Amino acid sequence: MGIERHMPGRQPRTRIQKKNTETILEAALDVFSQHGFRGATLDQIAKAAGLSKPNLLYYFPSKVAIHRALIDGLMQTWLDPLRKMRADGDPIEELLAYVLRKLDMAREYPRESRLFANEIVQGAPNIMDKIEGELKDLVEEKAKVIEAWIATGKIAPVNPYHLLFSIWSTTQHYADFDAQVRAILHPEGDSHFTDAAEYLETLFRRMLTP
Amino acid sequence: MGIERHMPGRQPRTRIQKKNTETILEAALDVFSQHGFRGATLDQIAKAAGLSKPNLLYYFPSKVAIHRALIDGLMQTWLDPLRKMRADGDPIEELLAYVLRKLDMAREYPRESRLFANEIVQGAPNIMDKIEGELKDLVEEKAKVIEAWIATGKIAPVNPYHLLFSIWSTTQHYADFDAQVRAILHPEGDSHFTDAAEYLETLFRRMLTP
DNA sequence: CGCAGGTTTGACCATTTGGTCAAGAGAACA
DNA sequence: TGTTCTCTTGACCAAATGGTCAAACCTGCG
Repeated sequence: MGIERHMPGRQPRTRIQKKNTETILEAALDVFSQHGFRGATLDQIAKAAGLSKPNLLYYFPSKVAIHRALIDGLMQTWLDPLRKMRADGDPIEELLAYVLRKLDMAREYPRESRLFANEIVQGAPNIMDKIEGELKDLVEEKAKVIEAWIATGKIAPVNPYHLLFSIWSTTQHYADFDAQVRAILHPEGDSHFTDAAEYLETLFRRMLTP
Repeated sequence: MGIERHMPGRQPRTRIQKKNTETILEAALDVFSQHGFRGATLDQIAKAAGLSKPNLLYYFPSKVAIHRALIDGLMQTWLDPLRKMRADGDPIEELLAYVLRKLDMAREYPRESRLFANEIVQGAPNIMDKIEGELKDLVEEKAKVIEAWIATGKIAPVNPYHLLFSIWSTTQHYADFDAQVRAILHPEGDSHFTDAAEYLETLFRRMLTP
């Protein structure tokens, strides 16, 4: 009984497997984040990874498998900044720290941000389960925390869901709409992130101060 | 000398041409906004328009021509809300009215918003000229207006560019990330836009009040 | 009606794309 | 050293895709 002929199992077993799966995911992040799922091709990814196309398909069974592996690996990292928001800290400082962490992620991991943006703009066909699962659960948990802070008068009353939406949108904007931001500001490197941090800190501090 | 064999000129001449070009652009808006340029296919657009593929190519010479025609027609509408911001009105009310107009557009024209979002997330390959032209000019003009308002003390001092970015991102979020917003709030129809309007009005009023 | 123009489409084409396969090249280990 | 398992790839395939073309079909108008 032949079962699966070759194709490594879910976890890389050898050094070469580990190195190559990493190389592939790195290249795939480049390509998927730039062109979206349908716009990306295996040839592009293979070329970016310096491997042959059949070799990609030795490590991953299909194009969508590569995409899924990427998203799975990233979702964890992506939700980290929100998870780190502690209910027992100072409310305003916790929220502002969250804003700045999110902005840092937009600067450090713009490809990851664009990967999600591409996916969600197109209706989230491949990650809706994760949005309705992990993300939604975390958001509801944190919305309760924010409501508790409001109840104690530590922050001004605001709709916690729309507060989170506005934090996401304003910070991710600098990654997702990078092309537009740069066309308008034509900054040197990432210099505009300093201004963005100052602006967003002011924006949300004024919003939240009771 | 045959010149162009058939293919209508830039402007529709007959009723049928007018009707069909409109049908095609409408269908193309559906498809491009959902899948991005590379992800959209002529077959999809043809099917959505109820026309045959060769018939599409009778009215438009190529896929990119359809896309370009769409973008050209939309850029005008897209910049309207910002154009309407009057330098001689009450600063805070002008800016808040702009925010609400932008939010209205996200509700009324989500496909248009996603069309631009798709394009810009992927590096704006087809519209960079317009961003660096019309959009940039308009933004610089309005940034000066905002700075003048700040100089007179009518609004709190803020970076006008980042203010505009935050208005764009927070409002367009409800169109571009609609799938995510709905997954988290699961609203009936557009009911969440009422909460969004209230939230954003509060957010920017607090930001701008001196 | 007749017919000159605009309109529509079936059949076709070259290229691209995701994916397969069998055979060969490398490692590893006894 | 030989053998077994891992890794790599050139050649190939079917489907999808953007686009062409000649022939047929309308339609308005004299």
